[in-house]
Amino acid sequence: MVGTTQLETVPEPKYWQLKTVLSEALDSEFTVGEILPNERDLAARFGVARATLRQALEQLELEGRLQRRRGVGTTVAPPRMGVPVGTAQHVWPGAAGDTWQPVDSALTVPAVSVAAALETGRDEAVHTVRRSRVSHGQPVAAELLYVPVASVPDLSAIDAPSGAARARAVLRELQRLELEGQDRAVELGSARADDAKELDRLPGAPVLVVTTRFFAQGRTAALSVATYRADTCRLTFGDTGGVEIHHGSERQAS
Amino acid sequence: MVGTTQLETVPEPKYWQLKTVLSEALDSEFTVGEILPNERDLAARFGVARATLRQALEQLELEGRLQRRRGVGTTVAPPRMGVPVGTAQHVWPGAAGDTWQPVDSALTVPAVSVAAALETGRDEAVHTVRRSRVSHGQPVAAELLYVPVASVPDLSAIDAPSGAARARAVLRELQRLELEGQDRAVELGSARADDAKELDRLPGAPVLVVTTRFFAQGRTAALSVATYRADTCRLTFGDTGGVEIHHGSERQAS
DNA sequence: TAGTGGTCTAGACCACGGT
DNA sequence: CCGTGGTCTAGACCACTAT
Repeated sequence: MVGTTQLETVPEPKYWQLKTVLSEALDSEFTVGEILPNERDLAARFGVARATLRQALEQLELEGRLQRRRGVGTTVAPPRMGVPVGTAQHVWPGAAGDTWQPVDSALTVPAVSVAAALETGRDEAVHTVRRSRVSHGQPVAAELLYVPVASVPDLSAIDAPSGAARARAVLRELQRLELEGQDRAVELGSARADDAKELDRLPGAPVLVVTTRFFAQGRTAALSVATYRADTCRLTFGDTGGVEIHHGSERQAS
Repeated sequence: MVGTTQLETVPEPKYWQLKTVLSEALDSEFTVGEILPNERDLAARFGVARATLRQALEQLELEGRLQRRRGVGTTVAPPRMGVPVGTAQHVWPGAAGDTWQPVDSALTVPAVSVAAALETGRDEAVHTVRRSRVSHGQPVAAELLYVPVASVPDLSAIDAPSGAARARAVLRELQRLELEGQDRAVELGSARADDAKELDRLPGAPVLVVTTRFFAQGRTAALSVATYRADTCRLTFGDTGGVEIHHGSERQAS
């Protein structure tokens, strides 16, 4: 600071500088939904290899600033939508006000880790209900809900052996129990092939995994593993509607 | 399903298969903390280019299965630690039981988005307190706490112009207000250079950003932006201690 | 069919940590 | 100093979408 011109003692990686430059360009020169030039052109324009440019784009996509679709192009993403996952929204599955849509259901033996959380035997079958959640016309989450047979003893398998009808039946039976509490965790994961398909993303896409344990009758009565698109969603826990904060420099909408 | 041998109609990418193979190997043939062969050897062993192998390793690191350190090697990561962020832990900053350590503090003009959430003028300076959180001997989160001057009117800048002492002073003054409620959101982000340094990661590393708005006197009295290491942390919201669920196939410890 | 992003290769050099 | 992971290049081909 005393006359030294601050040589680039620690040169930042090119893709990092590139990301910064692009980020600023997105703020000032592009509008939501606009299509960027293709990767080969962009790389040429900045004088870097395509792989390097892609590293910058990946980062920006991870931060929810861009959306890339094969065969189409790269577009400027809208600000992340606030998705309520507070106790008021992530309710006892199937209850009134539930924002989830049942897809189908079957009786299967779950992964060991799931069995452990449910306190069932490791070869014991449980009801597995698939549900999906849509917000603002877009699929935002896919859920696997595990329900031990003991939680829905009166379920008659005759009415609907599988499919959405069966899923609704399981949820209906679940309502008979009184919810005593729940327990939630959030972590980063990557989309499995089936979830990716449902979320309209490629396998491996980053997702926020919300694991909820529902307690009733002093036991774990159900376990929900919900995977949310990490690129488009901001999970909100308050019940007031969500804070409008972003880490970008000038993204605050009017 | 009627005799067709299911040709590889949709061949999965190599890095995806590789990830699966490695994942299974980690479950069965490696123990936590063990060092993997270096990337060049691994790539040769699997007959792929190093870049392809790295794509698989990146995924596994994202899922918290591996830890890579430049100059050292790639090691098998322990299961993610459950980090409580429920209302019982993420309390009114500075209150008893607070798990955060004040680092330093200064009076600065925050980003526009922060100013908007605080409902302060866009050129108005606020107290910015840096704090860090350590769990199990490891840094897990870095926080920026923004406190409008109006929230701590009696703070005397004379005692400590900057540093940890000043940070403690701001938090002490904050205690005079009565917390009326809070509002929380979680989203995926990438570590800024300063956060990355504090978290012992490279810039751009995936982080879970927890934004909390604290209300008092009918206003937003403070805003906390906490960035947690996404690779090592599972954020738990219940107050019972955390669920032991992982997405890996056989990771459940005894 | 043309153009896009997604995957993959075989090299090279750099920055860092331990010796 | 050596070995590690991190960055970067200049190509190639593939899978998908829209026309």
